[in-house]
Amino acid sequence: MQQKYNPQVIERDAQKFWDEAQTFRAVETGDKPKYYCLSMFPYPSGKLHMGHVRNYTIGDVLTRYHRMKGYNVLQPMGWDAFGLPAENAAMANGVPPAKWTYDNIAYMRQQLKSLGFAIDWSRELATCSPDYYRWNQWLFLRLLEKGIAYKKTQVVNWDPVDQTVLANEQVIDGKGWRTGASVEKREIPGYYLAITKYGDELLSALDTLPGWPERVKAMQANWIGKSYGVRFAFRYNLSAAVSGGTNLPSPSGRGAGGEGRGAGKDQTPSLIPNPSPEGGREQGLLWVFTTRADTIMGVTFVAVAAEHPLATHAAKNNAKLADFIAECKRGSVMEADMATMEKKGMPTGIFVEHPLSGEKIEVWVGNYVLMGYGEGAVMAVPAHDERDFHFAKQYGLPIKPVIDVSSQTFATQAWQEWYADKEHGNCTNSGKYDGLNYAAAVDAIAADLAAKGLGEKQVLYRLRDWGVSRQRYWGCPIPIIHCPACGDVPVPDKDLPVVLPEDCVPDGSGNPLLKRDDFINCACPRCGKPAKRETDTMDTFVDSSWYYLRYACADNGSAMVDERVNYWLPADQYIGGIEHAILHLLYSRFWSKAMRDLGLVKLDEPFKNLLTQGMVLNEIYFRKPALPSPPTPPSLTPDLSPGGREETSAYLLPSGEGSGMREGEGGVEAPARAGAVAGTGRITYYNPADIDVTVDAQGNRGGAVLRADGQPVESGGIGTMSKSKNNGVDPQSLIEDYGADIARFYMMFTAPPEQTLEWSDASVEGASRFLRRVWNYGVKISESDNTPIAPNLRNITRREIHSLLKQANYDLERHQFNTVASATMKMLNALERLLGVDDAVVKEGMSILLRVLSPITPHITHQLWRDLGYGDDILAAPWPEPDAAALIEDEIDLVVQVNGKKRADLRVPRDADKPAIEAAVLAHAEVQKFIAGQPVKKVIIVPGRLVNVVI
RNA sequence: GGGCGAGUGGUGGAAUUGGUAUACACAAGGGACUUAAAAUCCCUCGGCGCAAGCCAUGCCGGUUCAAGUCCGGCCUCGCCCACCA
Repeated sequence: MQQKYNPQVIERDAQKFWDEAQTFRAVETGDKPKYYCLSMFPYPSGKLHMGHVRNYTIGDVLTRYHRMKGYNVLQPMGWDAFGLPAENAAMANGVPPAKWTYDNIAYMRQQLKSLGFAIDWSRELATCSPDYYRWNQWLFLRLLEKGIAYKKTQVVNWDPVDQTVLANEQVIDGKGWRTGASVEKREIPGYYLAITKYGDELLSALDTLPGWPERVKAMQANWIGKSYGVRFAFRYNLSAAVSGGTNLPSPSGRGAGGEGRGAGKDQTPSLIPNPSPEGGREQGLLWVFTTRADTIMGVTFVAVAAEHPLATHAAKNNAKLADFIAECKRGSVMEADMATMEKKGMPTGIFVEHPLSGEKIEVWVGNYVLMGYGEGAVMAVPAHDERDFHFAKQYGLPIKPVIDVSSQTFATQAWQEWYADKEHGNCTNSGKYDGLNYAAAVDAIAADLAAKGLGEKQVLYRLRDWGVSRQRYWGCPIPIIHCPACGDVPVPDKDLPVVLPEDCVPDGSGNPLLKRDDFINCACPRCGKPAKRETDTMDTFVDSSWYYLRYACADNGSAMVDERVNYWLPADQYIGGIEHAILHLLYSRFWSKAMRDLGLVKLDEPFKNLLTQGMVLNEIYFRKPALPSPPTPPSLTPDLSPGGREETSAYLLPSGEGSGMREGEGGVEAPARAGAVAGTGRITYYNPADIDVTVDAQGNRGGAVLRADGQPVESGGIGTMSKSKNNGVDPQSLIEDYGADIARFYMMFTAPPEQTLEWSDASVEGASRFLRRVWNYGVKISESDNTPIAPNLRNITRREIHSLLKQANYDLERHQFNTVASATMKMLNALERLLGVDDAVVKEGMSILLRVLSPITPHITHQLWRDLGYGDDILAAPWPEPDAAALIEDEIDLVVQVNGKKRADLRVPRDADKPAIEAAVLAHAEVQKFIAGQPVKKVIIVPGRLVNVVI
């Protein structure tokens, strides 16, 4: 065998071996249990980043481990290949997105292969391939037939930079999730998927996912936002207050087709007709939703959103109110300070009638009422709702307490926490409801409202339907044809796929498909007359909502899915970034449930276990501008804090995690994020590789200087690797300099998978040193060494190896790979303590070490396994299990404590009984010294572990 | 404002889930080999103390023979959600 560890040669040979033997080809046969190991597929941005390496190494460790444990394993790979970065690249370079994307895929595929992942490449897919997206289109048509997909015109979130519609989930703090640009409201027709119909199941089924992190489940539950309450109405009669009866439209939140807002209402079909446009001319019903129906007798006013029809109506004859409404609408995109924003409002002059007391109640426009949730109107109970309280104080509106919490006295001076407590109060001042607790009051009040036809209990969801139309070119065409005579006509199945022209070059002026007459012009499938094709494409989250199913049957040209899907799914392990906790994972869960209900798959949940890996971080170094810049003097801080807004937008950062379900940065600079540019304009960031840091004798870090000029730079702490901070490390150079095994070992050893991983060149050297030691030890064994080993040392070493193995197996099961790696280091330490190597214990120990190490560093272990004569293929070897007999010791060490402090060790026979141990402990000189004549109260013996003497 | 998570040496991180705190590494210091360097190997390495010993897992209490781990109350940091009625 080779004297020197040469990763490049070893890795090339091992990969060739696996390739030729088609080792990782997965088949659906045999009686082994299946194990489907899935990693979030990457966006082909140009080249791999460290987050990819980490993500896929975790997956590969699990894949190889389970394979050796005797599972029938599938680990596939594909490309999330539609999306905006390709269009941006096209604009920058004049290359069609298709060519850019396919080139990137080719390069990144080669990178993945050089890392030696045990991937079944025969199942590779790319979402931009017609073979793939035809099934997007096919399923879209099925969903259309079922009413799960539908078209409507709605006010949508419009990203002015990307020139496209965003789903609510894609708007973060009023800004586009990718561009950071302030989102505008626009009224645009588009297609929606009724994910709200699944709101209840998506929520309750979270309980069937014990293998998911609690954090992710909490985020999803929070997002679905189920709340129980009562929907009820206040009657009004406008003719009394307003002259000249006006046409009052119904609140736009209700109507045909399960629209976004409050769409979870589908769960509890309303018995009460909505206010119809016809009925709402002069007399009407003002609907509200409340979770605190028990406080209904404390209503002193009603607040409606600025966009509410009643507000619009009232503003017609009230210029000041109209101004106020306009102001609210302008300010509505403001973000975090919304919660703390001053409560503002104006009276409308409209009065409504309390449904139970008959009181006249004034309607106000309130800037704290959201049109997008519930009814866009709320009953205001200042005594028991904090916002209503502040609002009432501000405008001198009455505050009427109707909940009595014994031992507390209500006072209107300042808000108290207990005013909103529904657990400990009973109704008071509420007529017939006095004395009832929360649940009883809600029941009684809901019943009374229902009897009057003015209300009922309702379950409300925060979740909205998913708008999937995008005014983009590089995506899956929506299979609809617009016919002047027949309207919107679905493309017949036989004409699928609607193929996207691949030679367009976007120029930034809208969707280039609009200029492609050859694409647009077609015949109506229904009447045959000339018609126009839909040019909107699907949200790329559609592509990624089912790719994990297609891996099971990627070669099926005649159906979207087949029986093999039921064999492999659900995925036994899904691995990816936490940034997809809500969007991608919720959409995927919805999608598989929808496909289940179409009879296509037998699947309730697609991902049995979920592992969210941590981000890869690195130091940040920068220099401020020489002179303070007038416009943004102190604005450095937000940009530099690692936890600042910029840093947290994982979507943009290449180190973010494996799957760029949507990555802004990649081979091409994304459109500038407003925030990033404003703060960083004059700051120069330096790559940590070009920085020297001084370290004092205690190992404390000192100042940092730029190596090129020797001048100091400032430290910006630690943050995710990103282009904007210039602190990325290119995996390609890591692989070229050190090899795949060292890169993989470093990734696994440095931090547990779910935690962040701080980059350190020195630690990479450490990983390299260890693998060299493994190799050198292999060389030593192969050369044989007849130095005898003392028999007692052999037993100790063997016991040590097997107990390390036991721990490593435990840690593998709980996915704590850093301690698995350290166990292999300890094994080598133990073996190296033996002088000779020509020994059965060494041979056995090395075979265990190599097998435990092989999922992490498959190449070096493959080669050593063969060179040392263990066999042809380490992957075919069984996973090692600890030998129980080797773990047994004749004598064991007990820790001896006095009053809980360790004072001595005591060696006793393994089977010593308690009285014997106690006697031996009490006789021990150290123990005697601490007892010092005091009476012994108690002796606690933990078998095999420790003895505590209490005095 | 709500939810979740974290805080252990100079650093990354261990701790068999209530039982020897700081495993395994990195960095640092010392030494061996070498003409020298690299590589490799050996030693030291939480703090105070000459020592016996004492003090240390963000802070303050509690439960327990025994607490990094459990309970209560704070502090700090991170992430997610947020005028959600």
